[in-house]
Amino acid sequence: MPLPLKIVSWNINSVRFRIEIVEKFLREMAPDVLCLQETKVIDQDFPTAAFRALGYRHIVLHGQKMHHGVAILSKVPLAEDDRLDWQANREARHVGVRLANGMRIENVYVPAGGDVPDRDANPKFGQKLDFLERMTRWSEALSGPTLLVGDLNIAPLEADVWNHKQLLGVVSHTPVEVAAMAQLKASNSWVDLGRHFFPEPARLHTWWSYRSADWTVNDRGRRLDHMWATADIAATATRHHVFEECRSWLKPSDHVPIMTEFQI
Amino acid sequence: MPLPLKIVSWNINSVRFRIEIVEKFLREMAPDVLCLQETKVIDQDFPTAAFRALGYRHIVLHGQKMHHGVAILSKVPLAEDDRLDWQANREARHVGVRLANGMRIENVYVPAGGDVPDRDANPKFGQKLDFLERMTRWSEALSGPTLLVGDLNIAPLEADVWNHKQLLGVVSHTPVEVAAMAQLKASNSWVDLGRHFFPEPARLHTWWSYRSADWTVNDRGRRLDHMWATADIAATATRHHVFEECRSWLKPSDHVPIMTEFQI
DNA sequence: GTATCGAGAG
DNA sequence: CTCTCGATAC
Repeated sequence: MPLPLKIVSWNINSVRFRIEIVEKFLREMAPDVLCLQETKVIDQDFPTAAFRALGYRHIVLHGQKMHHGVAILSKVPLAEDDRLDWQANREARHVGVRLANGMRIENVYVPAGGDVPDRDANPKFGQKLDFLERMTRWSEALSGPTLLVGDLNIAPLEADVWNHKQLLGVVSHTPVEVAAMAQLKASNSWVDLGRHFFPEPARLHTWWSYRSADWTVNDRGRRLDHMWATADIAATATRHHVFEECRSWLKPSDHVPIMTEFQI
Repeated sequence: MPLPLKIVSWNINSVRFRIEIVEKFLREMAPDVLCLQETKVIDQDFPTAAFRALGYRHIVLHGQKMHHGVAILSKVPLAEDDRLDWQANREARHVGVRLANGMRIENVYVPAGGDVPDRDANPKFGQKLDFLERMTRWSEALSGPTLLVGDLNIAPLEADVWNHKQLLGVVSHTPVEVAAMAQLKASNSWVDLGRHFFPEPARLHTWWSYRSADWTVNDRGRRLDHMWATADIAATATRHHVFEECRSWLKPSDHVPIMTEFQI
């Protein structure tokens, strides 16, 4: 039986500023593939040497200046990389690759959506919903074994947030966003791997705001990061883990890495 | 015989950003009085606690937002502090105190003067010369034992710069600045303590630009920081030292501390 | 609270 | 190159 394939997704909130904790994580967990979001760096400044030194020699970048930016770093060969721009606004929010076994990995950073959950009052909220709609059209047309990972910036279920009632009006947990995410999910044979392994009412969080002094005290987390697999791939998933401890590391990201293992 | 009185001057280039190396220096050299320039902090945000913890309980501040700012921190009592504003422009460039033994310490940060050594083309150069002229009027009227310290932003002698000829047209070593400094020096019984202990042609530098990768390679230093004593005080000076090694510390200032010991 | 950038100064 | 700040975003 071959070793499991370990795939990680992590919104790193500046890969340059946090390169030390990325290295620490890779040394300890040694995933085969690492998908990053919010790298906040143009491709020519991406710290590829640090990753190569740890064995991640297959690197596909889609960065831009200042904001957003995604990347896939792999110990195993990558092919057929692409960078989609669903909203044709040149924001670097997607990078996709194909592994040698035929499985595709689609790494996405969905817009945060601003503060006010109102399409009209807040254009960023409108952009977020539009992004999800365009992603849904794309998802409908997808075929083949696919793993969709990333910061989707929506916590759909009650147990995905620290307080469902209190967050119903807060961007990331509003009914209109949850509905948009449900449409995306229904547009293919997607299996939510987090909830596949840890069904409700299990608490499952991947993000804790920087704005509370000690994130552990009130534990006001949300599950904004996800891994969805098409049914064929989901059938090979053997394990899923959320690395909450990374939120306590020195100079942490506000998101923690999540990992799924596949026996392929 | 009493212990010598050790007085240090250091352009720290942000006392908050460099608090660790200041603490390291104070722990190692334990001067009685520390005069800082370019503290870059308003008085209410000055990290006084760090200094008090090291025994510097007598603190006189003259800070402002963003730029400039001077301070005197002392283990021995300070009295009669004042903050002069020679150019009446509210720039925090002077703080003075009197020690119990009657000696005054005047801590000054002279304007850098911009890039172009031309009064007309570059107002900052004019401001620098004006500052020196006003300081000269003040110095003429001074009486009593006085130590004048600080970043005077002029390297007057050939051996005060790494290349005299090459710097004749560079602000800090131009003839007009050197002449203005000479007038200031002649306006009282000032003794240049650095050159008193290390006469020309000894190399004596206190500043190395951040803009060369390794300051030690070409050693392109300048002596911008000075200690001048009135004749009575100069007669009690026993030792003078430039701490070049501090330029190699982690997160260094571009200036290094200088120290004089007095047997009073 | 924690990032990035660009301006301004040195 | 190395700081501070203010704007912007999350």
